Amino acid sequence: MTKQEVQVAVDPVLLTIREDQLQVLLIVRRHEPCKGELSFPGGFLWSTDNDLDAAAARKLATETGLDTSDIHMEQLHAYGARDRDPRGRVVAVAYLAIQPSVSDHASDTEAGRPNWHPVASLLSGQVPLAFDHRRILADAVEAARRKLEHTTLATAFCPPRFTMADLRRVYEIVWGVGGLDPRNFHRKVLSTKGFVVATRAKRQQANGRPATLYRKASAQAVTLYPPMLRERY
Amino acid sequence: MTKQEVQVAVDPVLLTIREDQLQVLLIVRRHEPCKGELSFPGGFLWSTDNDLDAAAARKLATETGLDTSDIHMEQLHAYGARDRDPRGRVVAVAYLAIQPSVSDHASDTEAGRPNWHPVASLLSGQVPLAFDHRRILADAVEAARRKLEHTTLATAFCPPRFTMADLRRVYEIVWGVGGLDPRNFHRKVLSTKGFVVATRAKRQQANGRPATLYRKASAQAVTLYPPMLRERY
DNA sequence: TCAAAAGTGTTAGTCTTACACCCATGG
DNA sequence: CCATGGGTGTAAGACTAACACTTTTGA
Repeated sequence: MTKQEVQVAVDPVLLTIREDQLQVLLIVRRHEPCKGELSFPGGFLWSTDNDLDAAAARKLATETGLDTSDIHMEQLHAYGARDRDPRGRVVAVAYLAIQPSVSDHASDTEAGRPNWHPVASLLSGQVPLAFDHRRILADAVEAARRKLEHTTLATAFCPPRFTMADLRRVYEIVWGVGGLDPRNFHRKVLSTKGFVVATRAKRQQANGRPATLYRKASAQAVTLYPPMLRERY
Repeated sequence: MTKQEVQVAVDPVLLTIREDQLQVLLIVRRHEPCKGELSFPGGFLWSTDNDLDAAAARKLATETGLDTSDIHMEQLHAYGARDRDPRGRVVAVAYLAIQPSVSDHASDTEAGRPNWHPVASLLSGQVPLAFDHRRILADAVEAARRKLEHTTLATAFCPPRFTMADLRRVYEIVWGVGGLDPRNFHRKVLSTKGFVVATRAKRQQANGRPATLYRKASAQAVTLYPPMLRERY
């Protein structure tokens, strides 16, 4: 019945697209509690962190060694259920983080290092996640899906130069749907100011006409009106 | 450079419509820091609180004596800047809370009790608010405005029985606009399933045809598609 | 010349907007 | 019967969805 000493943790949910799947970066916990289970590369707030955003960026950088400069980050939700951590009261502030997909990499599956995991298999519930991280992951994925409808966030999943087909694949993979009409999608994206900018370069693939390469417009997370339609409610 | 003992506060931003204005419930702080300034009726997380939502509801109930059962509450954002509270590291979790407008009340302006304040004058910056509460208020109001576009949240501002004109006034007051077309608004609301349900009762005002009374549909916060349009971006 | 992917044009249908018009009530 | 606000009908324009069609390349 008294006010309580609390720990505050930041938990970045880092999503990317790899191997044509939505994947999330997880570490294997090396200490109790939940030792051996998968969790986000998060950690506790430090006195040197200027704010929560800085803490999340710091954790992501130190735990993963990634360059956070081209990672999109935004706060999602705070979780503070009494029993969510056996060590005591821990309030976790979850962040949605998005890493551009990188085409060139061998699968660097090192033990003890953070690794990418397909979101679909984690959410279906086979693999156990630490604490309430499955719930947080589900919320983060749903937030990303909604944001794709209403903002230009999809470009955060794309490398510096990308084609319309690349961008369309982001929508299809994150939403888990197939068959967005390439022609209507193309028009819709170009008609939204502040979404993408055409470059003079083209990319040639195995077959077909070369595709124009685009880059994200400078302003991030522009509101889409009308929204990109996912389905009818 | 070490992890830190932190206090977690919950800060409910309770909005309502009074006197044809968007108003927020604030208390006068009785202790340092920021003694004498206005703040949300928040407080620290207790060990007995099952989660953050419960803590916010408890605070609202004990600080204000209001019946929280018909108050809509949802989490907004966590604020954790290092210097936001001089006592030490305090992470505040802000809640958007909405109280139905009550038509019958004398203005109970008691000293030391929570009081309603027009949001417009607070945001314009004349009156000082404690800590970063002006920023939090601005974020809460913007969140409420966005939610009105995309969800049926507007009914949370309405008493159990209300007319279309009442609901339309909610949009006009919260958005700070005038002149939504009553006829198109009427059709739009009725065409959205899960928004309002007509009752058999009517309400007669001074002039004109009696208006049908509606009640909120059972499901709260249904997504509006297409959204209620605020303006073109 | 063919297959394949990029990109444009077009048409039917839906939703928004603006406004004419009817309905129901008190004075 | 008139003023006032509630509520319905409707036509012009905007946007979506579906798809025929043209363009540009490698093989």
